[in-house]
Amino acid sequence: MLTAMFNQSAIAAIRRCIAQIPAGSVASYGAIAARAGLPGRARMVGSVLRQTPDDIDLPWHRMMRADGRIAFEAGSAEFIEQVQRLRAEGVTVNNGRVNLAEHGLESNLDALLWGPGS
DNA sequence: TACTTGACCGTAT
DNA sequence: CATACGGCCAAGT
Repeated sequence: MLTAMFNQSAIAAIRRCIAQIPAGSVASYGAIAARAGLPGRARMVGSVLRQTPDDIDLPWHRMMRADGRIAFEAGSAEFIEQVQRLRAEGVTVNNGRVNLAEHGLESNLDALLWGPGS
């Protein structure tokens, strides 16, 4: 059916956008949703991420909430692993939080310092 | 079918 | 900083 087709393409788009997040930077659920052509549907990004089987490799650890906080419960196994993976890429994490102005996909330090055309 | 949940978000208080 | 609320919508009960 058409609805199912749309959902499948949406899922594919979301996974594709997540895969494009470069190592060393992070992106919010909402930003990925927008980039996937699904503005306002951040929850769907989380839903897709949760359902995606392990055999499909995605940089899930680069996904943060809009305020830079890790989505998992502090202290949980996933939380700890995400912190480790981020730090392994040079991302600084303090109290389960990342500075999006520094590591965010759209507004990262390079863009702020060098600008799009300089 | 109806109601609840959730790896979310923006605004308001 | 912390709640509260409404919006969002696929999945699960």
